[in-house]
Amino acid sequence: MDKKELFYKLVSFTTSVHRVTNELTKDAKPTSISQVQYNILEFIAVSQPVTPSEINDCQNMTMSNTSRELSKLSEKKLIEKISDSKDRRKQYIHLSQDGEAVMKEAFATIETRFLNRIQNASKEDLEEINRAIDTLQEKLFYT
Amino acid sequence: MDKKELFYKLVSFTTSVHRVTNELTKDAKPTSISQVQYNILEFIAVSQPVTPSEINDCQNMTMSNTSRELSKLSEKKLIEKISDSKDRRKQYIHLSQDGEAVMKEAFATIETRFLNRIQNASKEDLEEINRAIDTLQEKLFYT
DNA sequence: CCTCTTAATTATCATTTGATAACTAAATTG
DNA sequence: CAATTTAGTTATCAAATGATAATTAAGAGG
Repeated sequence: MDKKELFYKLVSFTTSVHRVTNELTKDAKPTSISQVQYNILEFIAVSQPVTPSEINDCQNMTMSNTSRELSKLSEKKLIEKISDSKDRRKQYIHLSQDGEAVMKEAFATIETRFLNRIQNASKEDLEEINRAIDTLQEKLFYT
Repeated sequence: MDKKELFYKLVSFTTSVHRVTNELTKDAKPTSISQVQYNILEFIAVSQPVTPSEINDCQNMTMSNTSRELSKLSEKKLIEKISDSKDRRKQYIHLSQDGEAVMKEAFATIETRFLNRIQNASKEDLEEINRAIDTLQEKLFYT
């Protein structure tokens, strides 16, 4: 396996992933929040509780901007902050009840579209997809 | 394979893909173009020639905004437009020489980081990654 | 021809975002 | 305990983006 060839394959693969993700998540978020805010919410949903520092590492933002967006999400009652009892500089952020509801609805929309996308896949196909995701997650997209 | 379970796996997988893509492409683009412009350039690079309509379908933009961004890229001499000889409403966009150079450099940076990421992978691992990408591209992230 | 549709452009405006700097408060370190 | 580092906030400004509407020009269909 030529590594250069694999690299080009990866580029077009990630392009496809982005395109399909776009398609699945299109209009799934409520209009009251921006795309950046939705990305943050989604990250919190799958990784909660998280600290503001972890958010800006993953979302590639600066602390000040992360802080601002978190304030907005907080004003909209979608997240809650709890200070660490040991290190009081730290904060743990998690979804509020409203936030959970918003994400539940968004995920439901996305899931429907996903099911539609794989409706023709056989049992064997699904097994294969499952294993392929495991492989890539472990060997290529690890963190 | 439970489809619901597979869905949750997909969500965290795409999150990982986005995170790693961020990491690999961070600061790979010249500062003279915005993130959106870079995304468009990358799409053109891997799919050229493309029409403005195809770009806004894939990038999830409106035609007017796509048109504006393409004008900017054109002003910066990174892309060129050619009208279709049959249907003169259509345009085919491809990278200019400067555009090719910009993308070549960006891809070089990204490739170096990619090689670094897989440096400990064995020959068998690479084969497995290769097959996994093929599987997902064909059965899940098809267009 | 006339109408409708498609492809793309231009202009405008409110919002969002990115970048920077100055700041607070709580650890940590020597 | 003084100096430094870490975590996060607030304010501000320019630039990028999203949304909308009005417009041009060319095909397509009756």
